[in-house]
Amino acid sequence: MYRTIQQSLLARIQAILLAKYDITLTQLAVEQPPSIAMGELALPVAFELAKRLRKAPRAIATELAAELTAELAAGQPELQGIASVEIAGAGYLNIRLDRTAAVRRSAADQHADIGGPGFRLIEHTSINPNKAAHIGHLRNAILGDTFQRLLRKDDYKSGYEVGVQNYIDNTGVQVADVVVGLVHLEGKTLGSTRELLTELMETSTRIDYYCWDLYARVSQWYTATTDAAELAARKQLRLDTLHALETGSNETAEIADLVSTAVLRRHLETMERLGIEYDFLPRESEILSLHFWDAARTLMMERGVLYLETSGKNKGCYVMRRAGAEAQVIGSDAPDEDAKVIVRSNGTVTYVGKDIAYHLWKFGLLPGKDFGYERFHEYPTHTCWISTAGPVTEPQPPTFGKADAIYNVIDSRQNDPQTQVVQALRGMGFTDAADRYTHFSYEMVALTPRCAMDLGYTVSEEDQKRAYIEVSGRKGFGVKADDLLDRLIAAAKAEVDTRHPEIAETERLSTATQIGIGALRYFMLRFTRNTVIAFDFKDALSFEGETGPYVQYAIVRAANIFRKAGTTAEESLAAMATLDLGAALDVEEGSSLWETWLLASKLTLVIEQCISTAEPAYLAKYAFQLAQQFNNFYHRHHVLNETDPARKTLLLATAAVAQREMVRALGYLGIEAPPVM
RNA sequence: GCGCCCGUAGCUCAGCUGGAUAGAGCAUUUGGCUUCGAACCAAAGGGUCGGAGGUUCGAAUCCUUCCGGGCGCACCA
Repeated sequence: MYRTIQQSLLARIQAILLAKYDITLTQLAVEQPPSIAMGELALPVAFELAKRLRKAPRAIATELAAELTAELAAGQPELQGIASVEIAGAGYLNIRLDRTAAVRRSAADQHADIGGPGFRLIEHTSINPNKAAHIGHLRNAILGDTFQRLLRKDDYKSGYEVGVQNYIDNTGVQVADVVVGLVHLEGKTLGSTRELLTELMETSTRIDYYCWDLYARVSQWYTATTDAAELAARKQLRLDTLHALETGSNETAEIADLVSTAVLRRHLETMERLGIEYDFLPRESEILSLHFWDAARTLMMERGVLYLETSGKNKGCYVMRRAGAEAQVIGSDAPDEDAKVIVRSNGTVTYVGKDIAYHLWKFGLLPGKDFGYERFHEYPTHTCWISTAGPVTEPQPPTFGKADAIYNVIDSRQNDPQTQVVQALRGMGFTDAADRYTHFSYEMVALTPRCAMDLGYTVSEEDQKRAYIEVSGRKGFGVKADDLLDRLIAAAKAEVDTRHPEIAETERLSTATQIGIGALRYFMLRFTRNTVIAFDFKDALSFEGETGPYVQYAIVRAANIFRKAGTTAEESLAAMATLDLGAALDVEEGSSLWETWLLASKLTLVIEQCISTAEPAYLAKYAFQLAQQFNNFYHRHHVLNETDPARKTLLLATAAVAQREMVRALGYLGIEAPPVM
């Protein structure tokens, strides 16, 4: 509702500026006055124009206010919902809304739409399938999943077509390391690996946990010898194993496939606990076996992005110039030593090369290449597909490439490689694709030294002085996602048990689960993307203050009002259509009510802001502020004790609108509202 | 050495395209449950927005420089 009014107001002002001063301003700032008593919107536009018109801001504001006031009086339809315009401060244009009209529109759930044409591809999670997911992976998956919810079509908005991909690097060194561990440290064969998987399954031991320890053990084993020959042999073993995985069709590759697929299934389980689902799992093994790279290489050569280096340190490699390096290299005979190697002198492709091929596919720019598709996992409402090399057996295989825009949720340490992929696209003339490529970058989750020591890790004196310590799968250093989730749910369960001994165990558990997940998802979303999260159990396990459970609790309180009043939120809102509001919203005491309505009407504005800045944290902040606003309202107005029936209707509707928008906001954050807590 | 990010209350963080008195949570102190549930609310204390210049009517926000911290800069993935 709020966004609708704001949009048409700005359009109107732009028209006036054009007519009156012959000025076009594409960006018009909108702020909120320091106090609601001064109006709902504040426009600093007069300051902006002061210099261009060589006039005092206040004089310009006076002219604009006069113009707008005249149009208001004339009933200009674009200014619908606005009550008055006045000048404030040194030249602000403060706008007052027609509160009664605004409340009616909100009650009727009128709001601006969000969405557009085109297919948007989001890649997130992408955990190497060789170990358990940890808190860093949780941040990735929760960010990606939340953003996906903001974009996708739903009951509230028309949205965009969205595909969610989880890229699986099943042929990389990390998987190779675990295979080395199984084969050379534990003496496993293909057969005994199968037996191990069965045994783990039967004892409900998590395979990803098993690999977590094994991976750490192998990483250490590689360097745990003083014998130079042995050291070299171990290194070679690692390379040979990696090579076997990349080649495929051998026993080593089969072991890798067995283990990585089992771990992948565990990752999907972990994420499903958090309400995170995927549409497609493209695997590196198919990118290799379907020769995506060959097609990409041809294209890159044709377009002059890739060239053979004939001298210098990169002699014999196919290389690509880095961004911004063109100027200094062109016209020079010397080799570009700073160039990025894409194909090694032994003919193998680097990571960036494979990534370029993959991204060409994402945009539908890789001629004649597509994955085979196979059903991998069934969610209640849809199928998760996985890539295959074989012919398509499904009658109607899905389409996942050919995206109009892509978002890659990848941590900020990958900034350089991501830039190189974009650079390659741009260099090949795919500027449109390059422009629609968003590296959804975020900072890592690290452990505070205290947290690391609590977990039993030895922390060096030097590390103890640091603010945080980076987690490391290689060292087995970190907090596993499932462990954290288990702890959160257990903590919530203990609380629910004491508060609600009267309800059934299964319901207590499901409520505790919703609270635990709410706490976790909110915790990962409350920080803006480029803030390093220094993880600490004390903060993450908190259910008070700025947390997910705080918002959930506000919703439960609202729900209790309707339950005891013998009505519903929907009925309460419907009653607003005919209610004579009188001056209830204007008096000082009524302001608290109006502020609730106003804030509740800003959801679409906030979502739009989250999408355009790729920053879900704003929505988390908004959900919390709305809950705070509601709690304040809750204490100031005792709804059920209200004797004036008209006023009671208004109070009920106020609680209802706050509840409706809190539930929606939490929904986009992937957090459910429990019935009790 | 080069590139990117960060530095705001005791702690953890917001502060969007420059705007009115820099805000939350936690912690501390105090007050509030016979009430629609206190996982809550109210109040108090707590700030040279890392330092110094500059642009501007106006700077936490933009520019320059310095200081402090983090992360990247492979024929590893």
